[in-house]
Amino acid sequence: MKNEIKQDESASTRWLNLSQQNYINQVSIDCVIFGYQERQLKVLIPKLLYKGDFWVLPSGFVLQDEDVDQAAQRILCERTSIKGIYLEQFQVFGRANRNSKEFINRLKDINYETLKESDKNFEQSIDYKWLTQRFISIGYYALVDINKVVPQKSILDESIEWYNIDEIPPMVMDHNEILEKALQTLRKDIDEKLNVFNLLPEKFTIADVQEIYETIFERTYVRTNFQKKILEFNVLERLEKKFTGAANKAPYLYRFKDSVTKK
Amino acid sequence: MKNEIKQDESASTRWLNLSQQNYINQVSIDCVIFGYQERQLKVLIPKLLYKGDFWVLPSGFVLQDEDVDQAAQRILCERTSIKGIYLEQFQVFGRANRNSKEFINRLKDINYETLKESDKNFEQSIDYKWLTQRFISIGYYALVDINKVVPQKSILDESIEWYNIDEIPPMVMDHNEILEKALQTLRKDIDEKLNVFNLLPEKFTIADVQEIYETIFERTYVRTNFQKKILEFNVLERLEKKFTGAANKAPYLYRFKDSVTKK
DNA sequence: CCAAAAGTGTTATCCGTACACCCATGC
DNA sequence: GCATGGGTGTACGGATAACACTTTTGG
Repeated sequence: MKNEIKQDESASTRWLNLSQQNYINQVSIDCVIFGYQERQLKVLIPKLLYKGDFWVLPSGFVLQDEDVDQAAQRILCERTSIKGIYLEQFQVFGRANRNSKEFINRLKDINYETLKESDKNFEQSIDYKWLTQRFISIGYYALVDINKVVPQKSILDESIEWYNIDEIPPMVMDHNEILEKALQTLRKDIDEKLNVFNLLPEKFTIADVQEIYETIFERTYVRTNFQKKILEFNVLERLEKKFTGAANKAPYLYRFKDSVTKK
Repeated sequence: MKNEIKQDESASTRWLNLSQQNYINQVSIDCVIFGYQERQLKVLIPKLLYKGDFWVLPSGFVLQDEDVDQAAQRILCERTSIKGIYLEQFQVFGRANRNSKEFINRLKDINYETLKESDKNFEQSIDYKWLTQRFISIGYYALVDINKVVPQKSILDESIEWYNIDEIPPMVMDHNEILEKALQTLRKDIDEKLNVFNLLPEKFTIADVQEIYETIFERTYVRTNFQKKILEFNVLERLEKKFTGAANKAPYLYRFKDSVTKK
């Protein structure tokens, strides 16, 4: 019931009570959610329902009785509708002048005419003050099987969509910088954390994995050597063959071994 | 003048006003300060002046108008008396039940008889409530030239000393875990960040570097190959020779090239 | 001249890359 | 059988490791 919003309430009204939630003050979580489809690395990015093209990373706050990792899981679940997502904390963004005041003011200016009378003094509200404080943001990146995700708009979103990594829209504040850092970290960690498999369905072929590597690193790999490299990690379990009906040898399907910890 | 404390004030009195400082709430910084001397990797750790052997990592909080990195620099400077220390943020520790209540209560119990009357109700004070909140801690590790450091006790410290990495005392809360994670990160990053030189004086020999590597990784390196590896990083500038009076060839001194960014 | 330690060069080994070859599949 | 793509084995080459050799220093 708590997500039920009366139709005549304007969007800014919906922010109300942020300050009354049991959140840790001045700490936020920003998530870079990576997915993969058709030779494209993608990021799940909502767009706010206000005029002015405001894209933001999926974000949220940390409840008092919640681990920071849990909070990230919750935020991810809210946006993707899947639980137990693979995620990695990668950096804290802690500039002193890191706040949303500029972005919120611009948003209000652009949308001024459409605001309810009661929202035109938004600056006076407790929520405005809460929201435009300086925030220390903890960056997480997540890897998901794009087919399992059912993107969920928040009540503030016009849309939430997958954007190709080379077609990321300009986002508010430092969110583009956060995304860039997430991508760098993903590239750096990929062989060590053995986490690419989280971008794939449970069963996949080595060719699938190679496609993802080639996409992420924007280079090609020699098929035969790539196969060996991946199998030598010793984290895959060979399953049945995958028959596609094509006139060629059927590749084996593999599954990430349960016995290997993903994190 | 702000560090001036009246002699008759008990230590717990000195915590007062923590809550009135302009700090970000529920966010702390914990620093693992690494130094090197005589084939030993060392960590600078204060011990509180209370009975009961309370060791803690050098910690502090973030001022409202201060970058998180700056706050870490400030905390480091307070304890080492050097500015511009090399440091890396390495992880956020954000468990929901991460607070100092247990440790503070134990400290109070053990020291109860020696407390001033006015401090015996410490639990009622604003500061107690502030300090024992759940804190999200941002972990930093620092590399310093141990000879440049003049360790500074805080007003709460009985001592602040360099402990060998294999003789680290049991610390409060999760501080030993934080240290362990810092060490792991240091080992992982060392060749990529080329930061090991921060543990040495400005001028050093390749043998000095090798000693540090052997200490950090607890293994030996073949001298001739190690020399090549380090020089092939192309970040060192060869200076004059270092004559020690010993009856052997004098090694060259090197300096980290200014042109190479350390971070 | 010798011992000790630094610096350089040479050989051996390992590992990543390239590629040849064989296998399975459906027409 | 043949075209296509998957799986395995082998040969090459660059990088790293091991080690031999030379140089410097002061007694």
